Amino acid sequence: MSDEAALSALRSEFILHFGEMGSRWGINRTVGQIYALLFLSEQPLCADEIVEALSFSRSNVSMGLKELQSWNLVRFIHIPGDRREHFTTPDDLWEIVRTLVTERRKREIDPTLSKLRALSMSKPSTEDAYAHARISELRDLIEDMTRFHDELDRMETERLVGLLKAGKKLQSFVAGAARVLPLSSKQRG
Amino acid sequence: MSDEAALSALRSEFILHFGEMGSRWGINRTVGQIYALLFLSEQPLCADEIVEALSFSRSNVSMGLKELQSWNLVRFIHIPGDRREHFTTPDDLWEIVRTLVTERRKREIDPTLSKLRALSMSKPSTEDAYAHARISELRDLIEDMTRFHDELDRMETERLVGLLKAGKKLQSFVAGAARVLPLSSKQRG
DNA sequence: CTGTATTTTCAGAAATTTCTGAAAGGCAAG
DNA sequence: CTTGCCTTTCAGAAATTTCTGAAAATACAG
Repeated sequence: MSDEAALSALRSEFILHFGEMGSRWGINRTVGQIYALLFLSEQPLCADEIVEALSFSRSNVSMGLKELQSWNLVRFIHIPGDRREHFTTPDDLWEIVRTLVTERRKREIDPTLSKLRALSMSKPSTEDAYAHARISELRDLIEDMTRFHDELDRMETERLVGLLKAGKKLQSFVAGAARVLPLSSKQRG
Repeated sequence: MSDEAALSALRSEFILHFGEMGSRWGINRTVGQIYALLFLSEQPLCADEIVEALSFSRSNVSMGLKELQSWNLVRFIHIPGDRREHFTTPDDLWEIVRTLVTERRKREIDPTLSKLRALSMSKPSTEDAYAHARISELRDLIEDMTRFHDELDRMETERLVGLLKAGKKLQSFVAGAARVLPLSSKQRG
């Protein structure tokens, strides 16, 4: 009885897959499917169209969209003459990747880094010498990694992709860099 | 009544934190805590010592260790004269990071890449033109990223850390590389 | 204002995941 | 073998997460 055409096999397979993977990515099935639907839609969709396409309750869609907002993974669009809010994903895939990495870091890394900093501040008792050293070592490593991510994130996409595509050349590239760019920081960046 | 000393504040705070973060990392609280305990232990621990320290049921510890095995995150050790199996984490933090990245990729990326390849193979109907293009674009991007990861993973840790620590120099480094290492592959790797 | 369209909230139902105790399984020493 | 120690399995209990319908809130046109 629906006005909408059913999803094509291509779309529904993609959407189902994203739903299943959702749990592994720290979002739930519903949210994964909503995202996948938006990702494949050329036009922005309103909440009711999502309800229609995926057969979720209206409230579930509302909550799902709210969660996607909290991940900065969807954009809102107002279509003139339509009171309803519409949703899309960015066209640029690299923008999506950046967002994903940034948000995952926010949720999965940053709280731990704070905790590690706090713990490594405290003066350890003798029995904790090993644990304390281990915690400090982990903190250092995560600090290096987040600093690196900050740098990458500041880079223009074009350069980022250049680095990525360097592929096999990376090995010799870094080897060369060890000479050209010593870690001692004596040379200017 | 226990023979074991209670965990120090430092240890228990770290362990509790890892437990809470566990859910965000795709493992559960118990598994996170077991891992954290092993991570901070200078000596390998046997299952009963974990039961003792964390007050989980023996079966829960058994299942937790099994899950950590499936992630390749723990090593088994046999202590001469002791029939029980003992467990540790690698000393080398970089080894742990490599394992983590590899395993997460296996669970979170590779199945999706297979699916995307399959879907982008199919000839799309006219109505699916956009969706098909979007899927193919995503597949290309993930292929580039996994190729890049393969390269990094093949690199010695020393070089990897060198790249990481390059920090601010990375920007100009990549800019220079665009000249030295054009993407066209005309130069030898 | 009033009325209508739309979105959000929320309590509890449904589904899923985690955890436990009891029982079964495995292995090595005697 | 068989005994004793240790580990795993598994059915169901407990806890958590997800999903829904109904009601409340919001927004805006007339």
